[in-house]
Amino acid sequence: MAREEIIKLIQKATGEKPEKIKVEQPGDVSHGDYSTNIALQLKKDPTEIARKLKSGIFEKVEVAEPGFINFFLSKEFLQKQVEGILKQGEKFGQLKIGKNKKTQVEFISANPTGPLHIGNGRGAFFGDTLANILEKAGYKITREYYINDAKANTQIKTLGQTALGRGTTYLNSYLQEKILNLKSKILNLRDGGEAGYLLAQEIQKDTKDFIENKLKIKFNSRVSEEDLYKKNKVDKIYNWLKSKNFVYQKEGAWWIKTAQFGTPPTLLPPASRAPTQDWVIIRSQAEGGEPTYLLSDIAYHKDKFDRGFKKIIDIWGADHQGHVGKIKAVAKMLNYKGDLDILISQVVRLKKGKISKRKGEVVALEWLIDEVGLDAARFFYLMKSLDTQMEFDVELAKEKSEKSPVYYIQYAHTRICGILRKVKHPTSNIKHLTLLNHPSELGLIKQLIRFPEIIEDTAKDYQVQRIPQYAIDLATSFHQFYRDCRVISDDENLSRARLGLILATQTVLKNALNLMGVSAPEKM
RNA sequence: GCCCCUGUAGUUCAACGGAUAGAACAAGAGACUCCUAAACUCUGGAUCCAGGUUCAAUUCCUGGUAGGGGCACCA
Repeated sequence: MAREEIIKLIQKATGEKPEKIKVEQPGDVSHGDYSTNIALQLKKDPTEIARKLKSGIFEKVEVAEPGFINFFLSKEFLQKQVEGILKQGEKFGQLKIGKNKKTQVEFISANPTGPLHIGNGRGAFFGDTLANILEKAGYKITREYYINDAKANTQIKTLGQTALGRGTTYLNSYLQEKILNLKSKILNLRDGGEAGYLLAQEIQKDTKDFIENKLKIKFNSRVSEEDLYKKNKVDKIYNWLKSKNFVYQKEGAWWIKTAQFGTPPTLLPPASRAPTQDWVIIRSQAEGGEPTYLLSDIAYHKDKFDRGFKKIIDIWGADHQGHVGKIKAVAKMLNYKGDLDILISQVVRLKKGKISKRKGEVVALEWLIDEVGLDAARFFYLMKSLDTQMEFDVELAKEKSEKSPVYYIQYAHTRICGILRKVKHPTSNIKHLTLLNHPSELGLIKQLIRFPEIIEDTAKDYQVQRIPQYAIDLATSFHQFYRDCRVISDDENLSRARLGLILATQTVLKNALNLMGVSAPEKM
């Protein structure tokens, strides 16, 4: 990795820690392939530092006002990278920064009261892709789905009431059919919790199928809330909290002392802010005397901690925003030493177009996938930061043409496959890479070597939208190369060299698309 | 009232405190005898407001303002 090398050199020249050294790629090529502001940061003479930065990987090192140091990579270095990529193949971009750390990504975890909606889709694709990226960065990943199916859960009880014909909450044609199928089993039940549980299992089966077959997301693990009750994990944590004096009784209910584990909001970055109040974990007798969602969720997180995860990422919908601080406080209370990152995905809406939707109507994710296809759906969701509320442009995503960035990227891959089909033994005898000298060839290589850097950055800050953007950039570089340089020509040596380059490009494109769960077609 | 997220081009979104704020779609112009034109080239167009910190602020801080979400003994 070029960036890694440069950071090492700077470290040697300045004695700074690698974390403090910023090496970035300037948007303007005249500012070099990479640049650093280290001299400005240290308030030192950039020329002085630049003099110490000597390496064969550079063609030149320049100092620019007001104190940047710009690096221009040498052709020889770039040409060599192609070889490296070909050698690594699918493993190109695989890093070790995760150090095999036991990590859990929990996502979707939708309430089993009906089919997934377009909001769930965001957490689904983001979570799956983030897990892919972290895996690529060297973390040991478990993908987990949590099912809120407890009989004591109010939503399950309400669902049960609907099943028993005592209410209409969540009712729609889908649910009606499910209830009809269960009629014989439900008939004798009096308790809403029992009926709701049964119905939730049925819904859950469908959702699981949908996720595996239509969304193509595979979970390693599923945890049921009801199961936590059955295994007495909820009781246990409650007794433990009681023994530690973390709970108290007030107005007939039991409260947990989250307030004292909160930190004044202004002292912490927004994501870590904790609540400054206490919350009910066991309802008063007047309210039924049952545990609240918070208590079972504490039990659930205790279970995660006990399973030895050193890094836990929870991806929740916007409606759970108020829950973040509570669980953060609980993690402190339970003295969890690993990283607990809770990510909130903001609301998803459909862009106003030809499709009109009645106000307040929930749009099914299945409808969207059927409408635009899985590749486009995944890509469009991933393009946007989790923090912004997004408008899904159905019309643009549906467009199976140059207008859609998904097809633009896939087309680059297809073009490569097209060229390779014309050659007898495309993968053998890759030689003469030193003939790659055209600006478009070198530009393409510069894009290729960014891939591991993109993985590293994204594994650190979870800004997954970087991946689709990178894929677009890479495709653009390839299309430019395709315009300027003919791969198959009379010059056999040059053809061999260019075949190597497009094979490397194919590898990286495929890797990038794989991360997003978007297919890389050979023909379009 | 309190808490969280977001205000960037006509639209949907990017930008690790850095240099001339990037893409895509839309608008306008060009270009094709040649490995798939689903490609390529060019043009116009933007940081909500007011302060502050900094050599440097779209980014950080304070105060406004606009939109969304959350403030349950729901999950």
